[in-house]
Amino acid sequence: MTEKRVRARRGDGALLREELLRAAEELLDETGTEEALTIRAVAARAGVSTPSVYLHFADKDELLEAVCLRVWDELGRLVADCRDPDPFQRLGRCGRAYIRFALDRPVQYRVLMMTPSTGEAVPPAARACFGYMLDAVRACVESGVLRGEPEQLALALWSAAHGCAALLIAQPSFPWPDREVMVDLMVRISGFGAALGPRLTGRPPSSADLAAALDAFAARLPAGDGPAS
Amino acid sequence: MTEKRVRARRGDGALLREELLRAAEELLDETGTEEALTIRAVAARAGVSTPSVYLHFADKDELLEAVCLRVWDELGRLVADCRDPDPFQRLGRCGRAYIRFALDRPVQYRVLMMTPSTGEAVPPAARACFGYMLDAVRACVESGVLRGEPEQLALALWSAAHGCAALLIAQPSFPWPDREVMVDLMVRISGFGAALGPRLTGRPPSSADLAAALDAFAARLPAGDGPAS
DNA sequence: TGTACATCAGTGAACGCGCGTTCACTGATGTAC
DNA sequence: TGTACATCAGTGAACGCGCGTTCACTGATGTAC
Repeated sequence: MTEKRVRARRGDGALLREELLRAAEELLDETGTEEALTIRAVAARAGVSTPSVYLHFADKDELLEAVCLRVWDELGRLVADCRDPDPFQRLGRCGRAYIRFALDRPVQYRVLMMTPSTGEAVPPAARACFGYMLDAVRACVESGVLRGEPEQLALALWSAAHGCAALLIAQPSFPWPDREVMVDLMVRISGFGAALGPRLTGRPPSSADLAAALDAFAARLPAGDGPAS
Repeated sequence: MTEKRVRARRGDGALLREELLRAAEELLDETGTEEALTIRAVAARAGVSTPSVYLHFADKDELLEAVCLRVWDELGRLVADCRDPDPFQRLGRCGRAYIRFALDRPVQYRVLMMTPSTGEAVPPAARACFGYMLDAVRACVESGVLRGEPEQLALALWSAAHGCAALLIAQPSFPWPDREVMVDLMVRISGFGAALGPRLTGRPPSSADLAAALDAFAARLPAGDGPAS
């Protein structure tokens, strides 16, 4: 309905598939809700009649899956591209990149993560994305800064990042501080928590003892040289 | 459609309201998805004709809001009831109770947190629930075990708990460890992270230095006396 | 070079469905006299 | 104690809507001869 599309040339039928996916993402961005993602709306947005969608997607679920796959891909690439000579800093970068991505693409992120998964199995792109996070965690475990089962640590850190993003997206009217302040706080807390928590298994000291010990620790901690970001 | 309801007595019309809300919650539990929450289904479940719903709720949104309010109330009560002589232990109890509640009532929790809020303002029951968490955090800050802005800390800790619950609910096919293991790990990480993270502002040491310092810290930490739960 | 034809990209119109919502109604019941 | 009536709880049938999906079709285009 927006633009009149020119019919693809004889063998270029697959072009429409890409245009439909692009139209779907635009719709998500513009309407701000996945409810706007109807087959009719996507077709209209791509300048094509409704039944044309069925030339490339068996049904609505398949279209939705394809949209998700693209977002997973992008997110995975983003996480994989986080680099830093120090493994713990790299982990922090991953966390920040993850949360920022979610906040920049709230609707897509919601479709990805807050929708009951259509299929039962984790899509390969999602598995790949988790794999990149796991890599960053494993490097930290190998360097000694993190302790414990890498898979469990990765899931916990993912949970923390996800929770921050998801809550900011779904409950915007809570008394949030500045977005970057929150991202930073969340990354610090979960990072240092993952470093400290598993070292203390089975020994819960009292609040007073813990406070005193932590103060002493913080006072004696050697100063680092790298930037915080 | 399930049971034939007997018509309420002359002045007891409001009884139906409660029965409708109960029917709605049952529907969520049984179908496992909020899509099943149609006005028709709720009415049928309560053994009443569809238009009867409009005797007590102006429209579907109002019904949904009422359902959410009940869940918020229950969650708030649960968090408020977490007690422990040690403030840090109490905070841990809150976190565990929160996550367990979400996992025990996944559909209700999803409706609450993963749905774009209908109204713009935070419902009072949600505000109250946040208030209880804030209380627990404030007690920790006052005791010295946590450092920083209580509101921000509470939001971060809430994010962590929410993330763990939300991810477990929405992505059940990930390689999760046992549920209680995950809950415990998450509470430990976010708790100790909230205690340590804000004490280290602006001084990021290298992974190697951090690992060594943490090992020394863990070795010298006085043993506690209370149970871990 | 011309032409018949198979193929491919895409269409118009319609289907049945479940939904939220409305409207005029019904029949039991408490109350006033 | 009897009865007329206002009120209240609840109903049956229908509305229009947007949706996913299907079906028979159209018309351009590359290809074979």
